Amino acid sequence: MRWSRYFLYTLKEDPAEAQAPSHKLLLKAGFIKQVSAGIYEVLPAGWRVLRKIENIVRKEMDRSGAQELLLTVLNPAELWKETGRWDTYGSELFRLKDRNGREYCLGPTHEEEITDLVRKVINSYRQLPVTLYQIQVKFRDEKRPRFGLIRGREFIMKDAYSFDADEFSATMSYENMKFAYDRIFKKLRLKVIMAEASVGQIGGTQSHEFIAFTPYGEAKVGYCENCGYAANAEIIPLQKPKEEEEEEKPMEKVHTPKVKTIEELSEFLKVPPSKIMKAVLYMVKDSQPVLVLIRGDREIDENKLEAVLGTEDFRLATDEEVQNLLGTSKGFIGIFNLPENIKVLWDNSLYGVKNLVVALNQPDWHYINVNPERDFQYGEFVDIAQVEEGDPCPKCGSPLKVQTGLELGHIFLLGTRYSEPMKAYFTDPSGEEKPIIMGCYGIGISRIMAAIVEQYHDEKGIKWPTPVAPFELAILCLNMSDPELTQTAEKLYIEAEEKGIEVIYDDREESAGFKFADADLVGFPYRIVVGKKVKEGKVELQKRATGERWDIPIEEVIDKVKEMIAEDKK
RNA sequence: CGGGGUGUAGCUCAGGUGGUAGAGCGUCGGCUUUGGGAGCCGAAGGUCGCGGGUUCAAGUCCCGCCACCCCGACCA
Repeated sequence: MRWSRYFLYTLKEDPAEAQAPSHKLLLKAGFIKQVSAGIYEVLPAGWRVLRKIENIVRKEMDRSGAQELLLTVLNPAELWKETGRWDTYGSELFRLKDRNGREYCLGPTHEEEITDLVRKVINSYRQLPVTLYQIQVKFRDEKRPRFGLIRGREFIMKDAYSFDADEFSATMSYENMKFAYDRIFKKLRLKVIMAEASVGQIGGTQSHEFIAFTPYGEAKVGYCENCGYAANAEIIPLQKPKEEEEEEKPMEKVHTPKVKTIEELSEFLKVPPSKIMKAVLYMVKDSQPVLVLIRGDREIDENKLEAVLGTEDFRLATDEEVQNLLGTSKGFIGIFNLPENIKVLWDNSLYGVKNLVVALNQPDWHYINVNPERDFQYGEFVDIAQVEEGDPCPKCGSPLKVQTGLELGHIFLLGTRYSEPMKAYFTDPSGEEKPIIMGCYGIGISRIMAAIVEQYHDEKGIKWPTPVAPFELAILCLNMSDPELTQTAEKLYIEAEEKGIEVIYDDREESAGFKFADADLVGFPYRIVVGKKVKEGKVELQKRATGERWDIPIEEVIDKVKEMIAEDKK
């Protein structure tokens, strides 16, 4: 490809709307263009990358025995009504009507459709197991699209679905997919951790997430370097700590005017936050008040709280509700003089803390040196604290590491969550009708492009790993008005093409510095610089990943690059 | 959905107290230059997000709407 003819235009300045490095660089280097919030066009160079990612995924899926097909974007509402998700999926579903008023949605995921397809085709255990997959555009009307390709409303995803006759076979399919995922992320050169995850809205019995560490992710992962345990932080259990051994001091009432936050209180009373009881009032289903108590240095994990409450329909109480129910204001909620109808949950972190600071349920007053048994009785203990760095590993007790990351893949052992309501049954060898056991396996293809940039970039631009680079080699002719240079560059370009290298030849009438900067930004893994050294029969070969440079005789350089590329792709 | 912010040239931005719209970069033409986003000369390019209002006069003041970005909750 000649760059002078190629639809690849870079930006000189950082795009104002982008924050995340991947978002910024993909826009700046001309890979994507924004059309609307969370909706992007993928330009030729970007599409080359995306197709390479797709093909790596496709190859490994095929290798695992899965079969590719293509489902639809436009899904009829009836299928979604069968599983109840037409109502429960909520406003994230893009809904529309056809000219006859029939309802459809733009598929955000395809469990319903695939189950419908399979039930129409499969009747017998002889047809099982089977795993089907597709690579397809999906639509989700996200509450908050952000960070470019990281969370879009329209995006490309690979989704696979397994169908098995029994639990054991289903588990085999699931494990098989785990291995395929492992191979995929290795080939993509992504550093990814597999973490146990909650099954969430999709439902099912087992689930794992594949998470790439980057600060721009939505997932928080806790992992143990000692035993290898890793899980989404929201499902990592935290036990009661050991009882503190501390002399109990006499309880005292202290005037704390306008001291509302834990921080202020800690400062005011010269007491560490871990000695303060934090009390937060929630309203469940808009009506049932639940008081959540947790140690002052801890945060509530609302995902854990949801699990404890058994509903997602809860929210923080408003100032008025706190006033009406407790006769106090936020910041002065405590455990004394509570009305009868309030449910109280104690987080494990509060167990055994001595000489606590507790609010009175009366503005501007706190008690200090409050002690269990002597001054109050514990209530129901639950686990609702956010996991933090250094918390004990639930498997081996070693301190956990906690990092944020981007969820690139998510696999679920679904069981009969979809096959049962949709009546996807088969007949087993004894003639009995049974629901098919399903699994589903997603990989965010467009998101992977962003994740790779997150993990492979520097201040100058992107550093594509060779297997996913838009071009493997760029040839830069530094002076287009010097025939000796253009002829050499031309010759090398043709040789590279003939030898099967994906090459872009920068034949634009631009200055040397301009071409260097562009090549760095776009991120080609290898670069041949055709410049002054041509007089000595040499050109310079540069490797983007490491910055290494070599002067190589013109006749040898293409073979040399070819070798290096082959090595990278192994 | 709650909170904050921004919308002026292709891009990044400037335009006190209202008075005919600017810069840098990019683009086009010309000359010069060619190993890290070159220099000089010239030119083109704008319903100032949209609608309404106040005013002799609105990019600027008022009201409404829209779009986009950021934080939070939620999600791949």
